[in-house]
Amino acid sequence: MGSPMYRQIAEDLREQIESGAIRPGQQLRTELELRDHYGASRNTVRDAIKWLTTLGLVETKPGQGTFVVQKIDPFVTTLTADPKRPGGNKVVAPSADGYGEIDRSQLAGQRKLTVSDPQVEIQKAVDPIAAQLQVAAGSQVVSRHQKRYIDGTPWSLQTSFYPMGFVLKSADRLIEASDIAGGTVQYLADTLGLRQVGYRSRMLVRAPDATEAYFFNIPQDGRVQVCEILETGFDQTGTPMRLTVSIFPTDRNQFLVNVGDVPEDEPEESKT
Amino acid sequence: MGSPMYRQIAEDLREQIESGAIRPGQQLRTELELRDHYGASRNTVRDAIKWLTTLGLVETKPGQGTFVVQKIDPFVTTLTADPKRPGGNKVVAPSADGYGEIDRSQLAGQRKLTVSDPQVEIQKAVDPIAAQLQVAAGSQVVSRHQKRYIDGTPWSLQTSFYPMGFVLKSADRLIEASDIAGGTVQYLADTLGLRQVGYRSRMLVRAPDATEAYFFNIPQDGRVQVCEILETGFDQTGTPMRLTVSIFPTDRNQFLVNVGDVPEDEPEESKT
DNA sequence: GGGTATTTGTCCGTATGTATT
DNA sequence: AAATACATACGGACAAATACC
Repeated sequence: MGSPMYRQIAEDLREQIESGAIRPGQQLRTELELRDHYGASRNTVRDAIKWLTTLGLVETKPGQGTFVVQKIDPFVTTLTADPKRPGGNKVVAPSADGYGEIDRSQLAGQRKLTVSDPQVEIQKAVDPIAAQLQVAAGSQVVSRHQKRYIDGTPWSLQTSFYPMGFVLKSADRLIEASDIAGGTVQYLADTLGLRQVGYRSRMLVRAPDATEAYFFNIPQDGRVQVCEILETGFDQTGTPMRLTVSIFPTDRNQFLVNVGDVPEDEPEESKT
Repeated sequence: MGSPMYRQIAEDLREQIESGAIRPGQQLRTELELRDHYGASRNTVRDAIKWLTTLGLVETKPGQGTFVVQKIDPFVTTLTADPKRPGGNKVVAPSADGYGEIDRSQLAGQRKLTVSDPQVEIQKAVDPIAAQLQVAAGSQVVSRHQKRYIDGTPWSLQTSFYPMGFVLKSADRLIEASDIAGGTVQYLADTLGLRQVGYRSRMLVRAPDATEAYFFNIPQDGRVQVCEILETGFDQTGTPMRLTVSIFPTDRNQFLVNVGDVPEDEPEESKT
């Protein structure tokens, strides 16, 4: 084998994990035991474990040991909800600021979604936000930021941006740091006559920043990335009326896109 | 500071990178120079670089040095194409097996998409595939596998699965290892009267396996993950007629989802 | 092509710190 | 308090890849 020793050790451990010889949640032998077992140095064993860590197969806990990762039962978000967003959505986040509908069958199980009170700020629109909202760079926008949890687990960070002009008209509840019953989209329709007739989401995957890693309790070793979704809502004139930026850690989230006529969702298990 | 030294070094380098003091593509000082500069050991400097590597900020090249990563101009795929998929799609992959339409404005630039001839196999449906196609586990299915490139860069791996029964009827071109003009969806409509009236995509992000890492030329350090999309197509009776599994490396791909009425796409730059 | 210098990759041994039990 | 296990940091040696002459 031309491959270095730490890779061979990692490969051996990987086969044990994927064959089920070491079960999820189970502890691996300690670094010193592995060092003796493979006849390598402790540093080399650590290189092997580090390799498996980046592959997302194991995690290390100081003072405890190295464990095979437990896959989190993924939460599934449907990105193609009704754009007109009637208040009567079957099951939806209590204050989803306009973001994708929550999958029914997940909540039919006993998962409980909680949302923090929005943190409202008035900011100057920086480049990507101004471009998406089609307002002048540097002009003022309202940002409403929320933390969302499921069963107490941090699930997503969400920030919605609205042009400050909405507030100067009659939509002054946008700058209140409290939930808007029925959702802001409905509120803007009621107060300003802005109907959201559609939206476009752009998805990308990147490494989390420090804030995100802290909130989601993501191990700082970079094996878990985040999915960033920029959702721009358009009113009946085709003008952007809303930009929602959502961050989802990829270790606990999946997404659905429905196009055309599809049968009812049934996301049993498809761990791939 | 309670933070370890290698993190402090990494933080110092990170600020230099994100402030633009070290430009994308530019080479960092060598490990030995950094060791002298920070008064640390070479291994500690290497830990700092390794940390930046997992953050996706730098990449190391043996024999050459450490470089600030160049972001790849992302290719944007629209996941919500017309489900009826008429042959007259404005711009579409020459043999897109039914996968999402290709964004126009990208090809309007001079990016050129090429697709390998399909690699056709007859397999027994394993669990997740059988479940999605709603066929008995262990029954035979046709798989058509393709490699897709843009401007010569590996862009996605795509495998479509069809029930073997389609071939036993008149759709025998499914098992030919050559392109089907107009796409297989259109072909199935012509031969079997199966109209695809909709599809559902499930997206998830995971670490690449060895095959994927090799094909996409992903650095083996695990900082680049892949997006896996399972797209199930349904015919006019609501029965699954197709399962397409697509793999996209996340360092060069973004995705669009359009819902309702949205204006024309204009994915200028939004590097986030 | 060959040889050499440079640079990162691998591997070792050791010591000490920190978190957990 | 003590033991255990992983985290950090050092220094050294050699290998492998690349660039340059």
